[in-house]
Amino acid sequence: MSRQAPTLEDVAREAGVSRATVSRVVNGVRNVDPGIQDLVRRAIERTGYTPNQAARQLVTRRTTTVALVVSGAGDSSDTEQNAFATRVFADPFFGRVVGGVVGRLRPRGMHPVLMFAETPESRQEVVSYLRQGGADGALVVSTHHDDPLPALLADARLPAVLFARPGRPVPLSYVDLAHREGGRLAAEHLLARGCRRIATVTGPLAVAASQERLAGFRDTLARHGDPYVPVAEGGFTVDSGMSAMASLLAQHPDVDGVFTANDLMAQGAIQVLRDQGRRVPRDVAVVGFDDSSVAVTCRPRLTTVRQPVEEMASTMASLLDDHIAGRRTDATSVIFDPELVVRDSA
Amino acid sequence: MSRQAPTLEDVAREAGVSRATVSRVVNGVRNVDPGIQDLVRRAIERTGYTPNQAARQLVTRRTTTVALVVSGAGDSSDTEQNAFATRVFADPFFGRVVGGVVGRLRPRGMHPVLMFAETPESRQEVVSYLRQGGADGALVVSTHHDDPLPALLADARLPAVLFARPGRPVPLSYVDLAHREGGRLAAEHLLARGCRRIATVTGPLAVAASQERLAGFRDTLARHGDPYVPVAEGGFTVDSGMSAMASLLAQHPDVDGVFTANDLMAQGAIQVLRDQGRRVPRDVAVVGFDDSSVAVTCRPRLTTVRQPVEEMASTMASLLDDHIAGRRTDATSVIFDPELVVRDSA
DNA sequence: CACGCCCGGTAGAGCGCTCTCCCGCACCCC
DNA sequence: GGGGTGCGGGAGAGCGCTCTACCGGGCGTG
Repeated sequence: MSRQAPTLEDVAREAGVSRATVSRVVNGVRNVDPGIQDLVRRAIERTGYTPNQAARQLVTRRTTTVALVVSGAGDSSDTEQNAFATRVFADPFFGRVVGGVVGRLRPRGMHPVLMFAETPESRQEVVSYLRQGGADGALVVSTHHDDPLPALLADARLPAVLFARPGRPVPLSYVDLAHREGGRLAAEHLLARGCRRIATVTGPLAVAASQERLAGFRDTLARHGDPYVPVAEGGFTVDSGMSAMASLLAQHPDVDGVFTANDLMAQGAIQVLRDQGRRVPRDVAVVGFDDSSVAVTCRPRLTTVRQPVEEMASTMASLLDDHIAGRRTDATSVIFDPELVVRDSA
Repeated sequence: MSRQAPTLEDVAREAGVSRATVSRVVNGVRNVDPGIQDLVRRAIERTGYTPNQAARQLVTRRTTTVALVVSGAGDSSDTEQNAFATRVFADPFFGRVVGGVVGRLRPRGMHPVLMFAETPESRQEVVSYLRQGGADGALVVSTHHDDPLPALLADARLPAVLFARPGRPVPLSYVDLAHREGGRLAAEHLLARGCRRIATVTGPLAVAASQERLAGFRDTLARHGDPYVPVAEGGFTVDSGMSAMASLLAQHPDVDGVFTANDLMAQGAIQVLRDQGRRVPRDVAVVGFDDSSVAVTCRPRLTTVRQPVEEMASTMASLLDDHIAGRRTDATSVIFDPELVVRDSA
């Protein structure tokens, strides 16, 4: 604050060279005489110079950030906004996304700006922020299938990559999981275990992933001659898993296998099952989805369908980088395969 | 990409006024004739103008972002970095911090840039980023008591506010909780319930908060004539809560009350307790700490010491804003009071 | 009615950087 | 030895904005 921060000019004067040369040394472009190079480097050291990002951005039209936006479809009131953030991060899933994204961004010297978009205004804010050049592109994780943000981004021709295929077709790249395949894995495992009365707790059916997991699960059971699967819809939270399981149990007390569309709900289901005197997996086998951190902390440890979230997030960041750099212009999609992880719950 | 983004100049030409006038309208400074005002506004509309952040930053020396840094003390290898992020966000605590911060930042049009600093290099990166003007200041949440980052920030005279009092005195503002008081609340509740053989699972003792919670807990018991409290150190994770509880139980099978330094460990402790045939709270009462989301999803629901994390985070953001704006120059601290929330586990 | 004042507007100087263009100089080939 | 060739370095024009002058004119005042 007190003394003005040293500029390129200052370093140049100190080193007795021109601004351009210092800039070249700093950015490592073109050949600069080794002697002059460390003359400059020493001058930088002495002055404590740090390049000014804003100035650099102004001319290069590139920032060192991307927006990481968690997007809902609602138009919940503004007061609920920070509750949204809290709620979102209550699911270890998002932590994994952050981990994967940061892992890829960091080596490139980039950082994620966290944004939440669950109201029309906040969506507009995201678009504005990008248009103003606050970030070079957006990584979008939607919590709803009919999220309007992707279309907004695409219309504004802003670089963006989505986690999961958007509800309506939108010309943006995305990464996704073969959810149907995941459902199949769960069904086959339960079947192989000898379960006969199988039910499932789905995710919110407004989410495509939930639909797909259910479809894959159902189809597989049907193929094995089990035409009817009791279904209860959950909301991807422990709580919702509990109530879904409770209602399932009320209607089908003889259930002996349950597939829940994520681990949090599996945890809830197991709690209810135990409360009602069922042993897991002895009486009822439970298969979760995600292979999140709760899968191993929960007792019994969860048998679950692994979703390589970190890897997916990391790929998302790479794709975005490609789009930003212009190395890739047309939208693409990368689909990951789920994997069954057998532990104790089934 | 194709057509150049419209600039102030373009809008000015379109509206038939000068650049300065447009700038005034955009930023709402000084009086501008209402007629001209919407002449300009219309021109903005027509051209689809968006102010360029970089250019603005260059002259105002202010960004619209602050760094939200989660900081460890280690020098773990670089490959563990994204694991760090994942691990950190596995605790709902950080989600609450994000929620609180965003809630305060958003109305001010600011956004958090997420950064992780658990290696010397990454710490340096945070400092560089701020010095380069990538963000106006830093909000720091340390996971270790002897985190070197605060001192680095203070030395560089960068605006920063900490969550929790730093290990070594550093001239930076911080928010904190009266942890000792929290320990007291837990002890008193257990005592009032009639527990006689009370033990505790602490957080990592390298964290001041853990020490304080323990001290408050211990002092209160001592004052009630209970001179000896079995202690097992945990690591704030469910897992560590499980092993700590297991070792406590092995040495003191007759324990009838446990205070765990956070909710995650309470959850782990309860699992072990149940596995070993203890009913909670009937046989053993368990009091957690934080009042995080698991407190209500866990069965039995946790009686816990509430830490108003969102409010603390929000205050942290306000303080930082004050420092950045120069409204506050000297460091200050705001200490929040914990509160006992009685549910089912004790 | 002359004077000063404020109001509403313009002009233009930077902010600190990158990058294109140009220039000088050694070097090499014929 | 003349003229390319290429490499290392400098000069200077912006990037798009804010902000400090400054300026013209309507108005209240003595």
